[in-house]
Amino acid sequence: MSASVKDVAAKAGVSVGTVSNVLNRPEKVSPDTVERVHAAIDELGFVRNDAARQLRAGRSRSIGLIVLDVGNPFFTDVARGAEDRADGEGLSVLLGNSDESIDRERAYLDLFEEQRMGGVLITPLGDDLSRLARLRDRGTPTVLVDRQTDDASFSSVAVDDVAGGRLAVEHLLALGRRRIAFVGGPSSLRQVVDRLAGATEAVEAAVANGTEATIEVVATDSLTVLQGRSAGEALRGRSRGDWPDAVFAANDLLAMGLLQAFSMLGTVRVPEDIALIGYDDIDFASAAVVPLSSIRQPSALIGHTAVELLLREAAGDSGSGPQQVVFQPELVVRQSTVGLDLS
Amino acid sequence: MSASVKDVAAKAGVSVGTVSNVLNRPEKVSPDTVERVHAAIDELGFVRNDAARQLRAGRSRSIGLIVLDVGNPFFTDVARGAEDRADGEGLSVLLGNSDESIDRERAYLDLFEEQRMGGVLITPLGDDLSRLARLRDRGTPTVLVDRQTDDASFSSVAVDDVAGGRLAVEHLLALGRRRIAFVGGPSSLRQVVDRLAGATEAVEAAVANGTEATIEVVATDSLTVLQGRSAGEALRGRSRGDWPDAVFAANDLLAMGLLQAFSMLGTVRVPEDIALIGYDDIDFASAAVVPLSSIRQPSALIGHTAVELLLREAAGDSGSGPQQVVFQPELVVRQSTVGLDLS
DNA sequence: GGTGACGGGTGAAACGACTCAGTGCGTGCG
DNA sequence: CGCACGCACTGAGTCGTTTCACCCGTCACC
Repeated sequence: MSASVKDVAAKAGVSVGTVSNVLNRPEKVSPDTVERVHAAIDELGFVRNDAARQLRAGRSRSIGLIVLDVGNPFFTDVARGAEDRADGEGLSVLLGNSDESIDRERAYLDLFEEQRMGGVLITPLGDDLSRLARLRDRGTPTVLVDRQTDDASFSSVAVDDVAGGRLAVEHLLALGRRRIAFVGGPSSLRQVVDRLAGATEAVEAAVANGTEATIEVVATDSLTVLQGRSAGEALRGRSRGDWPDAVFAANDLLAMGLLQAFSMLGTVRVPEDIALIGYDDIDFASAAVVPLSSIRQPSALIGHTAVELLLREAAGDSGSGPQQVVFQPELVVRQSTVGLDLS
Repeated sequence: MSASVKDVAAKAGVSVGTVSNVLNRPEKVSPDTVERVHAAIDELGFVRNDAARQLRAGRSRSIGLIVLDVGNPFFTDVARGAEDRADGEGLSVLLGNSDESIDRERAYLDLFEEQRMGGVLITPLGDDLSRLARLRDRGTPTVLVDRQTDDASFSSVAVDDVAGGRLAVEHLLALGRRRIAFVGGPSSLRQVVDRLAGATEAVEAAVANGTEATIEVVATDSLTVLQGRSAGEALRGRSRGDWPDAVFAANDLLAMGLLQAFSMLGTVRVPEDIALIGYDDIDFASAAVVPLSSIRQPSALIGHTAVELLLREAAGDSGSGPQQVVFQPELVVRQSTVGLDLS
């Protein structure tokens, strides 16, 4: 079908080795040979076959990134950060979407391992990292993204989600809110569990200080706008006395959905009836019906750092071993918790 | 480093051909041989080397999707649609982000061609399709996504953007708005040009019917929230008499940015001062400060259909040749144009 | 004039999976 | 008994690129 180095070599009247040199180390070849070869390449429409190249090299020059949800701007920001860093290294980033499904995650991991990817960045589902450990041990550098782990054998870059949860709920408590609802799920996501843990800590600390405060959990199946809307409708449907006075959503997508449900019939006023805070501080948060308070994570920096760690891991041997980087989240206050007081 | 079929064959006491058969046509191998081979595979941690496989096969079992902006929910919806359809065929979709940059688009095209991808779906930049024609002619099935073309040699799936633009502006005119601003750019994007063309048509038709109406263009560098905000600030900064009474944004991201700028200081009321309509009807549109009127495109269906056309093209020979599918857009009316009258 | 270095080039081997023409071997049929 | 047939399996050849040991002429130097 398509031309190979051999065809190019024949047409240019040189050997295949020389063609390869022209492609990879042109400075080792005399200028006019280079030119002849390039002419042959153009004429034949030759395109390097990456499969053969990789087969020989043993590894691919791409790195795979598996995220929980491509529809979530937080992850696309992470991806962009990763791309930026990888570009500088001549690496390509290929994006896979696990969609919070273990099966899809596994499918992508298998694909990436079969492709002998130069490395894998992943926001893993669940707590079982044994597959990833195997992948890593078989020689594919692996970095955990947006996920802390006590397993020090992994490189990881994450944000302190417990601190983030605490930050959110302390803010709500400081505003005088006492009946907090945490909306999020599934509990197989570490992010959800940690943010809830932080939230609970904050409530318990308040109680220990004599403040009457409670937290309830409203579970969702995933972290999407749609699930947020359902949860919001459920809350709205309660008798008014059973409403919480503040909601902490596990991410901004949920929060946006909650906001849609709350504002749709005008029954629930935000923040007067219920204060609302999300997590991630995606671009859309500030443009919401009621601009959304949120916990900001340095998303692009996370992607950037993940590639950094990956490169370090790939370089291998040189000292340090796996590293865990943890960033601190930041509270962003907008109208969904404090109303118009600020502006 | 890692085990190959040869190692597996040795350990299981069979030939490499048999191992290959176990992997690809297990029904042709006796049950206990299958079992012995599987045992060997597990023991050695053997993982198929996709590069070798592809080299032999000549083509990859992945298809590449190049979009203008992964941060735009419209495109992630398209991607999801494509994945769903591809899954059923045992194909993987790998996502590349051109970020409206010709260079990045070219880099991904080169990468995908070197990988001998099973096919490429692309939302191309600019008007020069010659590179794509070459790619296609060299044997990589190629489908244009979200892009109409008069070049009937390409398969494509698109939405009638001219009709969409007309729809949007006819809606604004019907509401009594007369001084329309179109916000969008760059003009290298066909989507932008077509939507503007439709908008202009609608205005001209109105004028021909004796209605005094004008349209001005506010150019942006890209279709992002940030650019929308800048454009919004520019409009807001004008003396009040120079405000348009309606804005048609080339997509929802821009519209969200405009909305942020308009509502930030409360100077511009939407829709009282300026009615605002976007394009794409992304999930966030309905949760905006003022729920956003928009032009809906069947995003997942677009992705789905694109893969469908790709498969047809790959099957080749069988009759029909390239196909152009065009969907019709749909007007979605919300408060950003009509205010609270509806609810 | 022999030696060595060097620039420019050669071509066979290797990477790992898949394919396909063969090879035994047992069975059934005439 | 001879033959054809099917089944299970074999193993060399192939895909396209890179690498590496080797070759050849030229030039500088002692």
